[in-house]
Amino acid sequence: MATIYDVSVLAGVSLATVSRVMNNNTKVSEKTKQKVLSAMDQLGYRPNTIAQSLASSRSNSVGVLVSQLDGPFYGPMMTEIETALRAGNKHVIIAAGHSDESQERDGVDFLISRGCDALILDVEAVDDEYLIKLHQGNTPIVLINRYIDEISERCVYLDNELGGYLATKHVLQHGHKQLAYISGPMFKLDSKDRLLGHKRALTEFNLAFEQELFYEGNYKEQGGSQAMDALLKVNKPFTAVVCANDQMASGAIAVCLEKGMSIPEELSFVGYDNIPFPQYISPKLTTVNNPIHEMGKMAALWVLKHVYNDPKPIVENTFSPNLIVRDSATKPIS
Amino acid sequence: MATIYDVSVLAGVSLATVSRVMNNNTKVSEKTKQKVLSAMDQLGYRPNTIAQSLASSRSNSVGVLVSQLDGPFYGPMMTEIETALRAGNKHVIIAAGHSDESQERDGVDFLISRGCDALILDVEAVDDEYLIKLHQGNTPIVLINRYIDEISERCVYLDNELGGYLATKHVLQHGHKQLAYISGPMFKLDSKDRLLGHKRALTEFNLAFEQELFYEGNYKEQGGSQAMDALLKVNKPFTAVVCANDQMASGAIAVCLEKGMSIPEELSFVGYDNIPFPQYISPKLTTVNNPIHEMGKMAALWVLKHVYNDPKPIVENTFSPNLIVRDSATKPIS
DNA sequence: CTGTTAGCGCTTTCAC
DNA sequence: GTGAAAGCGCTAACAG
Repeated sequence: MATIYDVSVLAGVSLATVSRVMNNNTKVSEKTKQKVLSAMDQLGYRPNTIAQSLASSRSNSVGVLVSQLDGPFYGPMMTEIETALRAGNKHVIIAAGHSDESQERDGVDFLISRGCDALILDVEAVDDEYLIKLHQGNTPIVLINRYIDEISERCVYLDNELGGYLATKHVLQHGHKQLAYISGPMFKLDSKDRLLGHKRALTEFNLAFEQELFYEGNYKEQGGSQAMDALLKVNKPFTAVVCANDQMASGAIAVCLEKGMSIPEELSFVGYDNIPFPQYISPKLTTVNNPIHEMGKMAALWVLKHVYNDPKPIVENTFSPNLIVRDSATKPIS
Repeated sequence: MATIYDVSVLAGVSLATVSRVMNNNTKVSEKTKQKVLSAMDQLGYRPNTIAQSLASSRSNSVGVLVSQLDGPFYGPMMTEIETALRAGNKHVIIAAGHSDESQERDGVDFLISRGCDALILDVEAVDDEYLIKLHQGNTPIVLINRYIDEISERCVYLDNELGGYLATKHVLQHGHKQLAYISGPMFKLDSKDRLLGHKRALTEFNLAFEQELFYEGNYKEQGGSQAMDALLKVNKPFTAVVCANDQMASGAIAVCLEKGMSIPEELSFVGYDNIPFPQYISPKLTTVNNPIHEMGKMAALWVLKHVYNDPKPIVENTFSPNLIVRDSATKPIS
């Protein structure tokens, strides 16, 4: 591999000059510039980014830590982050936190020790305090899907309370009065917020929240199925099920279909997230749109703007959910 | 940030000794080792991996280039790769190729210039020749989902022809005689192979391949829907649809359900890949298992073993598909 | 077992 | 506008 030294020799200039034309931030005469460029070309020169990083103490890489790499939720987010960052010629280094506190901390350490210029985090197990402290360190961070007052300008998030409210209000407006609720894991902030919104809607319609018809799921299809099984055994009728995400809604609906129930006639469903798949099942799932890919993009743009000083990006950090009405929720029977 | 120098001063030893305890590949007396360790601890020392890379010309990072980051297919693969590599303390740098030749090449260049120690590639647009040449370069590569004879030991792949055969044979054994086939994009090798297997099964049952009942899809839900619409308009009856992947099968089934057809009674379906979601739709999809996550893991282990000389991993590189029988295919209506 | 020393390839003052 | 030279933080011979 040719080095900057080889180029400088071939071009008959100094190392510094070659470096200058690479970074073209200093003035170099057009003539020498061409000499250097053609020398680079002849040698098939490619800068060693590791050496650049060491010398400039910038790695041009940003670390992304998400709970999982798979699933309908994180995939699109990663896609947007990678696209935006690569367009800015930055590298994406990934790590998974698996919703586990020590793994999340490990991931962060891992990424920092790799010299990432910034971190984009979608973490849920570590507490606010940890993140606030992290924020005070040398590596800038931006949080996706989380809101912490003290570092609000670093948060890109969705108003989950509003989403929960919209979903529930939708079935309430159809006349349902007995609702079951399948939540996400309650240690997650978004689970809590969605539930809060659910309760607000209930209150608005003068309905009480029924603890017996509440089931704490795990945001996965299987969790939805389990929840549905449990709910069906409760000795309390309900005509609609509000699910804290689409995956659980799908699992729950599958159980009902299996039992020969007709959906939505016998039981209405609303999901949350608007992941692609449930559009293709029958009935098509009514849900709340979660612009997760937009949020990923915004996090990346934030980094480009504030860490790499790219003046272009316009960054916004709060997103609002909206209802997507399809076929899984209708009027209650009778 | 404390450097190795600070540690050496505090511990009262030389730089080299500190370096030795970090890499613990050379003998260091227990006593000095402890001194160094405690000095590191006191300083909260973290090695600068960039500097390590430059000095050792190993970046401890492996580049992963996939078509897309999202989707039910690549997510699980990425997860396994990240998990396996991180367990070996290696970093994963990702890039997306979007099934586009120039983007795939860019991605490779990008990853190489970042100093990756190895590349794991799931590419489909670049040709074999390019990959063979790449293989001859300095950065070791391993290919997922692709087989090239000249570099077969670098390929981790699935026998797609066999999978195609199994899927089709399954419906044929149920007595179907008129099959429609929705393929993936024909420029992709796996599409071709699956189709080949399909044709082999047909031949085995003395049936002709009907060009009119063939539709080239795009491996996406929507493509499946379009395909189904088109197929339904063809003036030729069929009782089963073999789909080259689950996503298209789901899209196709959705169209039928929408039209009020009962599946599988009126029309049988088989998919391919065994992605998680279609287990939760009704009817549950009969499909061919594609151990994509295993393949991701194997690619990672290959790198650990051959690039980083970890003696542990046992690597196998060819995988066989197997049929997963669920509810979407049954006997034809006589 | 431990210290000395020469780089890894590039950026960045500081002169000229 | 261009060159010389001092590192960035660490590894890896080479001595001892």
